[in-house]
Amino acid sequence: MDRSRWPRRQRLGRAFYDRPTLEVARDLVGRHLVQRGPAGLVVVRIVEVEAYLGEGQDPASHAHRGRTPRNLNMFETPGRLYVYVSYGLHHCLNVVCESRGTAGAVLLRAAEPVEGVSILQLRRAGRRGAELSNGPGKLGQAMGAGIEWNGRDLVTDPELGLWPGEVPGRLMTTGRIGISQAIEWPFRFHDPHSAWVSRGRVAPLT
DNA sequence: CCATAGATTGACT
DNA sequence: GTCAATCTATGGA
Repeated sequence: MDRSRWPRRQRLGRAFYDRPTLEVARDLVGRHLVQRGPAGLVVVRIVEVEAYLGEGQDPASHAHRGRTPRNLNMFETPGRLYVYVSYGLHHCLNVVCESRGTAGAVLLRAAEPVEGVSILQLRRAGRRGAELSNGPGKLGQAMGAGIEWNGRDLVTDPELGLWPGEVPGRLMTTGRIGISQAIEWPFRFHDPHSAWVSRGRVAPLT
């Protein structure tokens, strides 16, 4: 396929993802998620993420009670996507971390458009500005994600990958949003200067 | 088997 | 502010 319009520099390789989940989560903010599909080129800059740990380590994680049909990819090769359906209708994107066999994933909660705004608008029913992708369900819809994205490999997929992007100067750490267990754990990271961060600008933890 | 909660969003009072 | 939409996983009868 024609790769001439992929952004310059190299995409992030397997080693980027094959690290502790919290380390990868912090490192994901600012990175560019690049999609080069039939619809055209879409680039978004990740501005908010949440880490979810593995079996027995994190009561809020889908992997807490071990493997299930749904969470299998959380145990798979790092760099793949774990996609699940939230509340029966939203597709949430997670980046799988840790070595194969060990669960861990980072939920992509929000991103700001860099390229391909018109495509994002089409997928988001005409919404504009921050409403395009300032939440995990919104981001999934904006990227055109479906459950068939579960297991896609960001390292080798010809149409989807992660690129170095622009890491923010400062990173803010807070508790996670929308969960009821371990809400105080400092596992949410966002770019404090971005207007695309999702609701509840939670006060920073001390 | 049945009930309920959930890593959410959008429409509406 | 309230609440429905709609599917999976889990826990109790």
